[in-house]
Amino acid sequence: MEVATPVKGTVTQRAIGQIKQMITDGTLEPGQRLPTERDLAARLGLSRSSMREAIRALTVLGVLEARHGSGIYVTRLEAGDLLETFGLVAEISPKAALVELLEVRRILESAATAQAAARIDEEQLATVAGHLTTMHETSDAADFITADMAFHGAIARAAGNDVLAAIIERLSSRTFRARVQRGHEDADAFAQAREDHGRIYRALQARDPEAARSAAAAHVRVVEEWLRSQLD
Amino acid sequence: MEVATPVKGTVTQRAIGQIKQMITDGTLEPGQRLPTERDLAARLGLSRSSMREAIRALTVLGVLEARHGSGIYVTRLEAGDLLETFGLVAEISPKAALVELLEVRRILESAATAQAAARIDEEQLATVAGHLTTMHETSDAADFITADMAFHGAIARAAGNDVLAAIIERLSSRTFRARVQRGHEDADAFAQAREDHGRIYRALQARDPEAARSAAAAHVRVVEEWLRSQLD
DNA sequence: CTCAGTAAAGTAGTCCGACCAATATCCGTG
DNA sequence: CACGGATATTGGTCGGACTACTTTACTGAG
Repeated sequence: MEVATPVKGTVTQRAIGQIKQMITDGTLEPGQRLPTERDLAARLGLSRSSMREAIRALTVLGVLEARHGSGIYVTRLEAGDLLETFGLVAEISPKAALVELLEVRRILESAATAQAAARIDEEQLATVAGHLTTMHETSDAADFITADMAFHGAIARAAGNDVLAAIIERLSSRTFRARVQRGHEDADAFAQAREDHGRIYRALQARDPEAARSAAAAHVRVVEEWLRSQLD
Repeated sequence: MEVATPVKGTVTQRAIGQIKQMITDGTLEPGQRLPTERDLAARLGLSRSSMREAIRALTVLGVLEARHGSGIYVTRLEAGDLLETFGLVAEISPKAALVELLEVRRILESAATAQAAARIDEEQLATVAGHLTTMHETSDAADFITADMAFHGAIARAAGNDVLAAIIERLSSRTFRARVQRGHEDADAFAQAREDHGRIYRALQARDPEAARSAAAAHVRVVEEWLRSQLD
């Protein structure tokens, strides 16, 4: 009579689960180095090939990091690490889902902007102002977009919630913008954005959460409604 | 003189990028079947082992689905598929990040509940009512939690945004609850939850978005503040 | 003794080939 | 045509060999 080995799924899936377990129960801590692929494979009772698949999976999920020639390490497990894959949704979701993603962004960004208004310090505010100036002074589209992303990123971080900031960043990524706004980045759109950004900045400066919230919501809503009109 | 092959990263990473590209540019469509592992490896110019790692990576990301004996298929690429990994954040984030995750959940859930109040139909409302009844009638903790999750899930879906609902669901998963509320699921907590849920339901019934929003926010905030107190 | 350079060991990355297990297809039988 | 079993297809697993990169240890010059 054999021992009832509860084999569920592939050996690779099991290995993924076991490593995840080791992290949740504290056996593996952030930054810690793991045994070598060969050792791990031996300990968990599978081949190195399958072990590598498990490691690769946890690598793309932002849980592990493999350094060629050195070893395998647990990441810091910070929001940015684990939410790396969130960007994928923005990248390959069907067009129909883009408006839903923008809606989520609007919800999160308006909340983040409101919270930023309540707690932003002078230094952070100066950083935001700097990006605002850059957007007003440049006429190059690429530079404008870079400053735009930095502007929103700085605000999201000023809200003091790394998870929130990480999600917002990935919903404002370059590739996402490219998918949504293709053909919409004309002079009018830039002028509109400059106005919106000014309104957001003034609300932050005034430490007025509600004004910040509505300004941020309106800013995203412009893109949102433009996209909706495009889908018809 | 060799041709300048822009080899960036491992061959597996390149293969992952190439398949992602095929999906974004429409070469591969949702539900479509891919060539066999062996064919793909040959076409992209790498070994089957490395190809398998790429496929495994895209599998855990919810982009591909491998069926033993049948083939490899693109998933439907719906929100639920691609956001599967979001649950990982809730599962293995360090404890310190849990409060930030709850804060995100509060933001999203209050917005979703408000929107649900504005557009929920009678059938959906009846479903919500059913879960509410179950929570009132049962005295078993497991049953209560199941109904609780179904209650919030039904509301999130009634908001009409699949992405939003998928994220909320993963921020309310069983494992996440277990991590947050360990030791907090006593009779008082259940009683409190019943009251909160009643308030949310009445707001939905009255089609009052603002009441729904504040009721949902208050509901999550209770857990949030309890957790904050535990971290000291 | 200090330090730079180099050799050696350790480790992840890649490839190959074989076989197993689940599924799909084909074909003969009734 | 319906059915069931043989056959082919396809993903899953394994083991080993070799490559490329990193780290460590050693060696010799100063």
